[in-house]
Amino acid sequence: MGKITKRERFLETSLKLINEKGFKATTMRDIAQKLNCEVANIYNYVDSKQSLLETYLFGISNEFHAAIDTIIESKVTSEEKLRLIIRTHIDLMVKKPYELALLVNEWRNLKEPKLGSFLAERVVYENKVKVVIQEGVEEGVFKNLDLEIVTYTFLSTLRWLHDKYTDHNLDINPDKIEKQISEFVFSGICKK
Amino acid sequence: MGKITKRERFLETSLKLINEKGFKATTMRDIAQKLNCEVANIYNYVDSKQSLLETYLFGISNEFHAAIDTIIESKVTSEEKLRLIIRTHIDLMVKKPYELALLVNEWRNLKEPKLGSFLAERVVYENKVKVVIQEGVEEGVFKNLDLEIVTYTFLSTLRWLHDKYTDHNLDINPDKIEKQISEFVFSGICKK
DNA sequence: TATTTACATGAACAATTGTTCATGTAAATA
DNA sequence: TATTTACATGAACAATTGTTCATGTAAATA
Repeated sequence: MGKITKRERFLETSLKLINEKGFKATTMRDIAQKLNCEVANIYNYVDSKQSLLETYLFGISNEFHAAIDTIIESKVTSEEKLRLIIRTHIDLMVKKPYELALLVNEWRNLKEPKLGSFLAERVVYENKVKVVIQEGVEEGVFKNLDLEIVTYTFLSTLRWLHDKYTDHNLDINPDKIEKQISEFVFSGICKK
Repeated sequence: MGKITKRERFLETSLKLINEKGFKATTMRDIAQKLNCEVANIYNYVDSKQSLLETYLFGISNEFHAAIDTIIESKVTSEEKLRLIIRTHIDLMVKKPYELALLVNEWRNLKEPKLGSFLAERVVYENKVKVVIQEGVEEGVFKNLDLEIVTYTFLSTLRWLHDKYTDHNLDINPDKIEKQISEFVFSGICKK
């Protein structure tokens, strides 16, 4: 079953290279060089440069959706749901840091109609988070802040992790990170 | 003094276009088309495409540094300093949303040695924020969380604003945004 | 054994790209 | 009036880019 190995080595090499240089700045020749092969060979693995990006982005995007759907369906408190969302982000970051970095940095390079459906999916995801927060407000657990602002601020608290992780610049202990970020999100920076 | 007008119209048009399509994806011909002029004409305004990016990025970066230096020197509490940092981000976002978006999204396209000095400056900025938080911890005002994690999480809470603003997607009342984000940062999402 | 599969090569392509050059012109300035 | 300034044009460039094509080959499969 070593058949897929070469293709997978290609996928991983491309992913890291695109992450390092950016999608537009990474040429097919750059990738070939890193793989020690000819440019043409790459087209045995993938249809086009564009489809390569799509594969990564929709792949990781789907994982986020699957995870949040499970969380939403679970019978736990809103606070616990939010904690689980935090945990999911951290786990995915540990598992697929480069895909996650691409999700944040390179989606702009999608072309229509893929770009449109990607953005639509993202709005759906954000709305699911919004609903969780809204429920918490209605239950009297969360403060009644502006829903838009709280939701985006909350999501932002998770959007820097991948950067430090791909840099190998962060002490990676998922439990610790979860605790720290949860503390920040739920009760803020100030004592008392 | 209408002399600089044409050049400024060019700078503003380029800025928005680069923001919309991304730096790499925006060609000099795209800019020319938007300006209804020939490509060559652009080189009457600017030395190169690269220098255009540098102008924007170091311009806005310097404004952030000037602002945080003033805040740090001021004789107020750590909590107030942090609140002023939040306020500065919001004010700069309102004043220069497209520059701010570029700062977040396009710095990767800088080339050495500019890239190196940009990143160095960014670390300096982050460290200044870190010091403010550290002081708050020492004064017993802020919780004793992991300094790295808190700093990056805090900075992240401010890094989404420009996106919603350039989309014209956010109710822009700086006072309201400041209040909401400060509340989130200082005491979190949960009641009590 | 015959054939399919997965990977590999080198040459060539058409299009796109940033930039330069020689040249021009209307308005502001000396 | 003479000259500088700021803006403008069209043609041309060399380099880069994604992709295709005809062809090959070792190993796995039928």
